Amino acid sequence: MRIGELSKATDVPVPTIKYYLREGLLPAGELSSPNQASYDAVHVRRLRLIRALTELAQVPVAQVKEILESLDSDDIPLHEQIGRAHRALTPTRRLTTTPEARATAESQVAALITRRGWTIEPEAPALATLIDTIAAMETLGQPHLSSYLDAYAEAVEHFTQLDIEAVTTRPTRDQLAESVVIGTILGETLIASLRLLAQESISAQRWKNR
Amino acid sequence: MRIGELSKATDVPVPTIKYYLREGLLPAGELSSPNQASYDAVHVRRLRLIRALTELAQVPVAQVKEILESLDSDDIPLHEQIGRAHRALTPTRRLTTTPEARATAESQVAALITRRGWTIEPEAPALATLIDTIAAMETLGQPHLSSYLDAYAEAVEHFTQLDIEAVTTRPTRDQLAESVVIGTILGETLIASLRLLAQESISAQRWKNR
DNA sequence: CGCTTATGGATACTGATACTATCCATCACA
DNA sequence: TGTGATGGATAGTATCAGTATCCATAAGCG
Repeated sequence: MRIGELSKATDVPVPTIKYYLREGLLPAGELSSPNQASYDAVHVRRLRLIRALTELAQVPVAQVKEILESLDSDDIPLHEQIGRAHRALTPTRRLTTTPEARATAESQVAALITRRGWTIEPEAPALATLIDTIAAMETLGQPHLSSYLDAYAEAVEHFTQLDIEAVTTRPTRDQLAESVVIGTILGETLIASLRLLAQESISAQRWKNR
Repeated sequence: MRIGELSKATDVPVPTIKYYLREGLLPAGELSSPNQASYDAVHVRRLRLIRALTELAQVPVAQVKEILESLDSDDIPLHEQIGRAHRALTPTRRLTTTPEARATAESQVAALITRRGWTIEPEAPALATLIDTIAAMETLGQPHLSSYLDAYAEAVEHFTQLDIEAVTTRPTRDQLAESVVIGTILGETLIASLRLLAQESISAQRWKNR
């Protein structure tokens, strides 16, 4: 398969494919001569994955690269692989809330993790995001939202149970890792749109007259 | 309060505040003379909201503007206000999947909505995202993920229940609208980071040896 | 009153991101 | 043998989210 065919198969323009090759998102094709390479099903699949992540899940190209690299490194423990993908998904966003709000949020989260019995390493990037989010809610005068933290956490555990279940049937380790990553990322888009739909449905009934 | 003080109070640089003013994200201050305006607590609050949406929830400035506009239009029904905010949150993403996968996903979603008894208008933007996501999962060879659709939907309903509960205590309509919007958007960040943490915790235990 | 600093408003510039476009020396194939 | 595609390199573009600069004026100090 040559680049033109790859382009047709995935509906991605040739210059864009070249761009992904340059950026190292896509492995180079097998060179049969200095300007002739052939691509295969692996490339088609990878390209589709790249597009799903960038277009659907809005993941920046640089982070897609990190995610793919973590998928390709099957020499490290699975858990570490997942951790790397998580890290790529959580940009270091630092929102400036008041120190007090942050401190409060921090202890709220610590308490939550203890109550739930979660095992979290303190450097987990999602931890900082969670703390910032709760602090922001507080600062914006929505403390009632974070007071439902435990209930949310419980619902989230339910999700995660599903995430894991949906994935344990994968036969090989590589496929498992891939499913976890796809499930995590596209799952987020899935959950977000389901939530919007559910909200719309409920809000239509609930606030018809306001 | 002058612009310098506003800047200090929110930790947003003066040129950035001017940029938000230009873009219409922030209402102009009250002019006491051609080059002297005063800002108040409303501006502080609004600015904090803008920053939370852009920095934490990664919402593009143009969409923050639409969201704020929907919050400001208290002359339309609450449900319509929420709908506008939802629309601003769901960019029109293109479809990269095969027509067959899309058709399958479409009927899956239709069936889901019927089973759940949801009331959704066919133009709801989240609908297209949901369909595309399911089609993408299918195309990427992860049909097992979308087979859990109903279970996810149920968990999501649980969330939405919480979203609504957390918000009904708000006294005025304006506050209610604001809480719904903040709850929807920051809630998504909250859920996403909780999910990452729960996954990390579970995956550490589950796949220690792979 | 004068001097320094801040301000509102307009316009111009910047850096990052995600592509597109062009060029050229091959190369495959009709 | 010639026409079009290809790999690789380099350059250009559009958008986004600010930053920076300028200027005439106004505020606050001494």
